[in-house]
Amino acid sequence: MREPTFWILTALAPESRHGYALIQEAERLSGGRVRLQAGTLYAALDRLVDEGLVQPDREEIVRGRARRYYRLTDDGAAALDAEAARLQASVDAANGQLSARRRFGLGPATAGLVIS
Amino acid sequence: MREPTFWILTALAPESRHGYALIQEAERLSGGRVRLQAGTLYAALDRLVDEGLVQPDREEIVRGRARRYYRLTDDGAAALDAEAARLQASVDAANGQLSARRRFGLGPATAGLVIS
DNA sequence: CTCCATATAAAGATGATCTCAATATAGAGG
DNA sequence: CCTCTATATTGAGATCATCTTTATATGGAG
Repeated sequence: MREPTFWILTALAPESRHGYALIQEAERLSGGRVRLQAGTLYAALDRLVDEGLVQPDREEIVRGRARRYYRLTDDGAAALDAEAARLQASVDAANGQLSARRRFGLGPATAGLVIS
Repeated sequence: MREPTFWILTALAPESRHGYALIQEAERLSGGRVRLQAGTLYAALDRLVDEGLVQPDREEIVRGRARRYYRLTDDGAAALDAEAARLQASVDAANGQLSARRRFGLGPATAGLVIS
């Protein structure tokens, strides 16, 4: 799962939202780090609907503009949950390896060619 | 940063390794979930050397085959550390949103069209 | 004699994401 | 008035990390 997809599912978890609101919610949740591009978002929503992780919910017309709300399916929530667990395991592995690096220090590069 | 890149840096953190050993180390560290493809690995190593996150270390000739060792640079370690922190924040956000979903429950889909 | 493990490299395909542009309305500021 | 910004979605085209497949080479196991 790529980052934009992850944030779309995360933003949709508690309640249904329309596309534009998702862009703002993803930015808020990520502390400003993630800015979903419109092209990415709508393409991803279509894909996620096909995959059954997201469902179209209701539609509103506001000031002549359609507002399409999407909701996370149970499959979508399970997928996000699994992804979060997977990422947590990755983070733990990286931190463990970085700790090992700090403990042993890292000697200077061993230049040259060894023939065995 | 994509997954294969993340695991290459993670596997290289404590000590220098050659390509083939990286494939096995990434699989071990990820609990068997990640299997680096050879094509992905060597392309990524070239790219990471260009970016200064990884350095060629020593070279060995074993049974007529070259063994090229790579080591993580300080920039590479910093990049991995930053990536781990970023991922941790993402995981926390997702878990928070999933908790909110569980607390409020998620009502049935609101079908229909609202015009305001 | 073939299969498997060890090692690296290169070519071509895939596909999510990115950039850019188009469309539409309303309110704010000059 | 006119332009700029915010709201809201859609489509075309490009990018690029990754994936798949193939080639090359050797030695040990069965």
